[in-house]
Amino acid sequence: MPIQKVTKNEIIAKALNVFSNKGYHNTSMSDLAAEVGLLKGSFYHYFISKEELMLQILESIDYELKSSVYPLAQHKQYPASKRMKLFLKGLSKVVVHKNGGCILGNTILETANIYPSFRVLLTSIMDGITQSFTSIYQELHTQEQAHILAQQTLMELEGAIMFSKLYSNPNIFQDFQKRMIQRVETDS
Amino acid sequence: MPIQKVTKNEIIAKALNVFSNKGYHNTSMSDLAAEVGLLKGSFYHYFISKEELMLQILESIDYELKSSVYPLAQHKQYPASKRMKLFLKGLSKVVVHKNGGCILGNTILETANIYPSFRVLLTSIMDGITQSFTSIYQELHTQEQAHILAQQTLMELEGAIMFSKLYSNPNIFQDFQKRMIQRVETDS
Amino acid sequence: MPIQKVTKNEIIAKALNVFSNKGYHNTSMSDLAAEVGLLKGSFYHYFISKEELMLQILESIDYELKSSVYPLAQHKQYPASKRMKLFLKGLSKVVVHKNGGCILGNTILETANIYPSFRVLLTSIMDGITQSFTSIYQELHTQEQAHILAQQTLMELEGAIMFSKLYSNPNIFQDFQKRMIQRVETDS
Amino acid sequence: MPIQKVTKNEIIAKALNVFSNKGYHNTSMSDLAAEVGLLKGSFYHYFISKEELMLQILESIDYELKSSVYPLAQHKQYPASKRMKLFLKGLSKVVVHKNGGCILGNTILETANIYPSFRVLLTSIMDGITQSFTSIYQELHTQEQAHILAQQTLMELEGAIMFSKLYSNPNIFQDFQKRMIQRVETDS
DNA sequence: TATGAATGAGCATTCATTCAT
DNA sequence: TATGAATGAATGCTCATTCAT
Repeated sequence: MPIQKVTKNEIIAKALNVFSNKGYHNTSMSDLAAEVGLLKGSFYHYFISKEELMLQILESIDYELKSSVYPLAQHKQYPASKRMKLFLKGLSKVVVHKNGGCILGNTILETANIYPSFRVLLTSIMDGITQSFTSIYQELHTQEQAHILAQQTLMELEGAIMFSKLYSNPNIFQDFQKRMIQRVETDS
Repeated sequence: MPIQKVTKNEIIAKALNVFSNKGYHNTSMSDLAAEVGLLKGSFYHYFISKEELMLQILESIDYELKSSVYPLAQHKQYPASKRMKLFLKGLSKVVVHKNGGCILGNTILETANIYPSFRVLLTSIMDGITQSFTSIYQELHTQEQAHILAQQTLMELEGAIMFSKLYSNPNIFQDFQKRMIQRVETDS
Repeated sequence: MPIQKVTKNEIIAKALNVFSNKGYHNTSMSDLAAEVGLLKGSFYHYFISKEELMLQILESIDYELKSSVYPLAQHKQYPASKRMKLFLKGLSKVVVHKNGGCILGNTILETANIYPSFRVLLTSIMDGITQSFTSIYQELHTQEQAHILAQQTLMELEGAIMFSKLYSNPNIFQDFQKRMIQRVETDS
Repeated sequence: MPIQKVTKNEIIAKALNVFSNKGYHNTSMSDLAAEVGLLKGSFYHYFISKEELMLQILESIDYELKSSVYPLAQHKQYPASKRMKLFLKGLSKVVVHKNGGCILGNTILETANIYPSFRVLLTSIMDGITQSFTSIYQELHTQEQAHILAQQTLMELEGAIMFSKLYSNPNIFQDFQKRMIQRVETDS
């Protein structure tokens, strides 16, 4: 009876990194297996396919955001700027990977038109993030204005990560974060 | 001259479409050849490799923008809002493809860390677009402010296209365009 | 253990035969896979590339010669002629293939200028064979003369195999062998 | 009416060089066309196939040897050593190419078992060279002995070229030549 | 669960060759 | 004669996946 070398969660965490760095199509099952120290064949005991693996990665991101990150935007006792700061930090931790960009943005551009199952999850996640931004902006704006600002913020966030990657300059994303925090400060 | 079935430019135009829809790694040379009505082997008569083809696509985009699109942002006799409108329209025509998103954003996320030659061209193109936005914003802002606004605009643009793709909703990108035009109207 | 159809050593043995008969460049991975009853793709489970396969073939020849053939030239209790006879027989068994010629000579002419890694091994093997001939000739000659004779012998051997192949006449190589044996007899 | 850019003989001379350096199978028609400054398609106006080209190269070598080289071995007024020297020099000029080895040996090992048409020509050429060596050795030996020595000489010659190539050391072949000349000097 | 052998389709690319111009 | 577009088979190699052990 062989020993269990890894857990599903470990695989998900490591695979997330590889996908972030190399992209979905450019990552092979061998790459993933090598990263977690398994042989290709063993990998299929945990995930029946590459598609299923990515799906579970997205699901784990969804879960992580719901349980640990969205709440950061809801602390009603904190001012909007503090909530924005905490939320952006939490969001980045789950979803942004150094040099590799945002797994959500990457996966949207590369696969949204190919795998409907991915799209369902990705829209749900993006909706959740937008909702969190909205609840922050609602401290200072009407519901409708807050929603529009939230959408713009998420768009600019994805754009900022893209530019960080292109110019190999993490400051671009950090400047964006500062700007968003200031926006809810100065507006107040 | 022998039976010329296609021209290099036709291939570039069609390949741009396929890459936009399927992504770089998920597009095979067979896909591309089929699109232009050639056999895989014949394709190499025009482009010595997939990488070289993408490079020439990016070069042709660079050329197209320089010759036909950047000038739209320079018409000093037009107000900023009109220049913004024309520029966004021209930019979209060259770089955005229905359902497939923006070839620049797609290619940045999928390949910028892999092909240095792509990155060089992509940064140069992104710099050019930023410069055009800057020159529009300069009508209403200082040089420094205009530059920051230009960067934000391009980031939000890429984000907007990403969301249009994710939600299969072209309105998202069109709303973004209206917002940008209004921004230079109302600010005035 | 899964359905093991072949061992690495079996592949090496069979690939050696195919390469000997068809040459390095004229042998395809499909040819090799077919010979061992595998599909092309399965072949790469054992050898990561054609080059690596040839390298391991040469390494296995090097090993075989060192462990089983060079010692035949060292039996100091035997006369030079007997050692020559045994050594030539052993050498032929490892390195000469009916109709296909000598894998060493074939590979030198076809690839020595292309694959530095091959050249390193081939020179090392050729040096080893020369050394063995030298030790035989030393029974009758000075060290220096023995070395020169050894080199000539190996040259003539490769030439003899070439002519056996050209004229489809194994006697040419056998005559050469007799001549070499006689040379160390009559000289005595 | 297009101009004739090259002559058949120029192609044969240049193709001989390429084949010598890269080998038959490792040389593509593109390589050959590039070498003579033609496009691949144009090449087929001169030679209907790669096989036919090699055949004509061998035929031209056969012709060259017959008209200019074999006679060097027949100068009955010269001593054997001088005839040997001249013959080896003439032979080398036609058949040996720096770093690339001997086109005859290369072609024998790589193709003799594949193209019967090559084999016919190659045996005929080898017979002619052997005959010339024989006529030199006949000055000092019986017809039968001379023939055997001639065969050995040609074998050792091919082996010497092979070793020159393997060790990237032209001296090996030059030493061989000196040895052959001395053999007919000192034996006298 | 872990292995690694095996699959077969697919990849980017190269080949010798053809042929209309 | 020279071109270069087109072919279609073949190349070395990688892929996601299967499965007996």
